[in-house]
Amino acid sequence: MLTERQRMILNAIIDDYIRSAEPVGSRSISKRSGIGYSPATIRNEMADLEELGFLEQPHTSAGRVPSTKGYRYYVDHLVKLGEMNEQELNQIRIHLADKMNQMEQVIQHAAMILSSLSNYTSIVLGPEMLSHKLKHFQLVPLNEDTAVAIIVTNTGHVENRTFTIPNGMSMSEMEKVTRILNAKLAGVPMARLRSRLYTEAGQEMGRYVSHCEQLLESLDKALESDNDHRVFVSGTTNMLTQPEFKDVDKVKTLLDLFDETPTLMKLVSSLPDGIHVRIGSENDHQAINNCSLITATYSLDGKPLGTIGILGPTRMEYGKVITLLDVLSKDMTLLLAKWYK
Amino acid sequence: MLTERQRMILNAIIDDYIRSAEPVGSRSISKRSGIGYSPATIRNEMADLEELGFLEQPHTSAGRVPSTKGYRYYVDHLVKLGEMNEQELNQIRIHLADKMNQMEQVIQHAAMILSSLSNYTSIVLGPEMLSHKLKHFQLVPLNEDTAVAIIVTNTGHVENRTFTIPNGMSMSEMEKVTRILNAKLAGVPMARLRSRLYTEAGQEMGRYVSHCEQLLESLDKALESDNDHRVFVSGTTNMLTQPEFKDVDKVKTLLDLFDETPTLMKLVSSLPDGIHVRIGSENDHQAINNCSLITATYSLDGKPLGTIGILGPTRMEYGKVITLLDVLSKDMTLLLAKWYK
DNA sequence: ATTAGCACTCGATGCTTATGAGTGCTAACG
DNA sequence: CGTTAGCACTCATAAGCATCGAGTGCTAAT
Repeated sequence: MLTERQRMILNAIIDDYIRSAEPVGSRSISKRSGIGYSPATIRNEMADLEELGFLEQPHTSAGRVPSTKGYRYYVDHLVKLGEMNEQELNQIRIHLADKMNQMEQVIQHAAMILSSLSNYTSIVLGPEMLSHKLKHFQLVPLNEDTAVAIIVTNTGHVENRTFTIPNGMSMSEMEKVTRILNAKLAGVPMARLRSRLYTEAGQEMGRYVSHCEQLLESLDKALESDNDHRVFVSGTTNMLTQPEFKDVDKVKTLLDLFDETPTLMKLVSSLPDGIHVRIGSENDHQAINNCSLITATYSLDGKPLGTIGILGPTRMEYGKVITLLDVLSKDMTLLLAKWYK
Repeated sequence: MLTERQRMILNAIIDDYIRSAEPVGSRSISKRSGIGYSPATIRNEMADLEELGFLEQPHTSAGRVPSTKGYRYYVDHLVKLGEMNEQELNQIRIHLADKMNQMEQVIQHAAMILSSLSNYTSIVLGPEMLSHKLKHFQLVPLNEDTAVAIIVTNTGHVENRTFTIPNGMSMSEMEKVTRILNAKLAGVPMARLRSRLYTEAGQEMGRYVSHCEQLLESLDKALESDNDHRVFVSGTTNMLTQPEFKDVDKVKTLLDLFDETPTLMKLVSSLPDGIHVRIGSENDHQAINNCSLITATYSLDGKPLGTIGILGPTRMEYGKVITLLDVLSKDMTLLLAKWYK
């Protein structure tokens, strides 16, 4: 579809633009080492590339700027994957290794590592809680009428809810309930916890404990708000240093998006296994139409668990970021495999 | 110090400026109802007020702008406290009452209420964990070599840490440890937890449990990172709608500050009981030198527990915000009193 | 004591005019 | 025939300049 020379020129233009954020002219490409053509030749090729939709011109008499299609071609065929230097690799390893024995922490640190190494904004999606299994259940009474229900999953995640104790329930009964629930529900996936609560544990408890129904109801209600707050965003202010965000209104739109967890989750979670790049207008959400989102998945037992992603301007250092995501997602996968060996 | 007329004029100027964010001229003040003087008279008074340091002039032929000293006088002597309408009051009551039986949630919701009702940024400081008392302690083994330690305080706060199990420790020993720790440490303030771990529980455990020292060491290490993450910031993007933040650099400085929890805590926590207003340059931190920070404390048993605050541009609706903070802090105090009756 | 009148200041607005980086086209060149 | 030098053309940006007007300070009249 493109001649070798066109590919070379397109590549040069995009590299230039990524560095400078300014429309690229024929002269500056011509002067590059490795390109043996005069500005006039470059101009002709540029005109062709524009006709084909790979480049755009902000206005006549300005240089060219890559279009979404241009970036797409660049990412699919031209980009040179970056190499990570020792220092960066170490930074990843150290951060991930450092007493990281809880999934929660791994996820959070991943977000930090990504944003600090890339200087863009990172969005990290933790694994779906629903697939985790109940490890331990505990009721802790705080005073006469309230108690905390604590749930520990096999991944080390601890969830807790406060709820109201049914009138007239005694301490010893609470302990009994804790015992029964643990016996009956250990190993049950979180997704089925609420239904099992009634079927398995319900009748057993009914025999030994008074006010059983009220308690179950309270518990059920406490469990229903499954605020699966598994999205971590880091490095939001990195975006503000990008010239494409020198306008406060754009900044606000973007930051407001970061606060909207559900939308953010939809944005990141929709992709299947592996590394994916969504460029500019390829993104659904209006607020990031001049951004690119690169995502990778980490997995356990071959099944993708969650997603790590980097959001930057379309004019993003694709090579570097892709490598970074690749390395980190693999490291995370390894770490999880070791941890759940 | 100021004549009645000067006070009236100063008041009018500040009110005007708060509304418009533009330097205020003599003419617009003169035209106000309630002011029976010509622009010339106003001008003379304005010149005097400037001489006294209450007003400033951006440049010769511009109107006047309140100085820090001006705002200070306004807040101390002139401001009319706002009245909250039924709807706003309801919003507070509903949000706070809604199954709010856990301190954590109260704090977080307070931040949301403040920012949404004021349209500024709210900073809320939770109570110092150190004064809470241990209610329950639980060790939950996840696999052969790791376990989660869970701590529940009397306030319903749940803290959890993952740590490594000493080699060769058995399940039943873990349970024994849990029992001993609960018996020995229940009711101990979090501040003394670590030292008591050795003195009280240590010897007792030594008798019944093997590998006691390693376990204690692990636990101690897990407890030392007392990430007292008690600051909640809400409505950060509200700032971006203020005309004083149309410059991205200022936005970045501010947002970066919001990410620096320790600095933020210092900023908010330094104040004693009651409502306090810190205006512009009165603030220590450079990033908020053109902001005002208004804070109030909520308490339990007469002792201040934490702080709620609103940060806005110096050109802030002081009356409204002060009332809001006053109402909310009192509501929180009441709620806590009821909850720990 | 107040105010009308007036000259003055100075940022903001709008207009015109360079400037120059960049283009497209054509004709010459190897 | 692909490449390139040359040149006219475009157009965003910056610079210069006159104008406008909101606002001031001062003085003299009320």
